[in-house]
Amino acid sequence: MTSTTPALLPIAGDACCSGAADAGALAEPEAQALARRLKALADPTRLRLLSIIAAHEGAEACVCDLTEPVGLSQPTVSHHLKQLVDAGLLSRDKRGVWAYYALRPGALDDVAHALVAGVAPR
Amino acid sequence: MTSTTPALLPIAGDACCSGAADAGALAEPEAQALARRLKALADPTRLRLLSIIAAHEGAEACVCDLTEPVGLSQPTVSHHLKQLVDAGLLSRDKRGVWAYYALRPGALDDVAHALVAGVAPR
DNA sequence: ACGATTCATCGACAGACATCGATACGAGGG
DNA sequence: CCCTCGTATCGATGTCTGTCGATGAATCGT
Repeated sequence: MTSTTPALLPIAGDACCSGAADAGALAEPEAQALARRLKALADPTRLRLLSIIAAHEGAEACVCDLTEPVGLSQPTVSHHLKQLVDAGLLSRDKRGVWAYYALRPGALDDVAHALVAGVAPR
Repeated sequence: MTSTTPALLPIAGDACCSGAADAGALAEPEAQALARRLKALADPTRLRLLSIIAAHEGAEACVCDLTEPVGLSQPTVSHHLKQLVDAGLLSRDKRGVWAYYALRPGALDDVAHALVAGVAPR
């Protein structure tokens, strides 16, 4: 599916004059990049994980602090945290046996801004 | 007023308050509601549809204007548009044979604000 | 050195999702 | 009245995703 980009795409982010009638619209690479970050956020469990971490002491938490509030198994929580780290929303700091996760400052605002500015640039 | 109704749901029970340290964190209903809107946005095709509609003449477009730019079949585009309408991000106005879709003003900002304010309330 | 604890990875399974072709609905035009 | 055009819906299908139990890797205390 969509393995081969059928139509050429001006990946070179030239801001103006994209060429088609949908000038100024999101190009596919940008849409995919933004969708990838939004997909990491579009899950109630992951939203709660972010929120719990943000509200936690020191704005960081280890996995064992998170499994109980969300009521899921430890592998599942680790899986969700990995998604959030891969999306650049969380940072992971392993100290000894514990892995402390913390919100990356500005990451959420970055996504929110990219969403509004990317879709409705005027 | 952008009518930013964060849809703060009164958490019914919560009587147990099992001493969780996640006080002030997103509750499940709020997380589900926000995740539902984000899920509608977490797709490159839908992001492009929104963007193309926003950049279109008069900030509205019919289905026949959208199938070609995104390179998908008409039923698929209709399906995506329905998702966006159901999420409250698009409005649908059927005039004659054509169905015109337009961005609902403030809907995107609403989601962006709910995201930032909901996860990191302090 | 050994056992206990914390976390990540693996394999599997159910459910959700994106996509298509075919078809049904509704409005205009001959 | 039929025929065409634009749209929505339906059924099918392949892929992605969330979840779990089991297992492996790394670290700390005794």
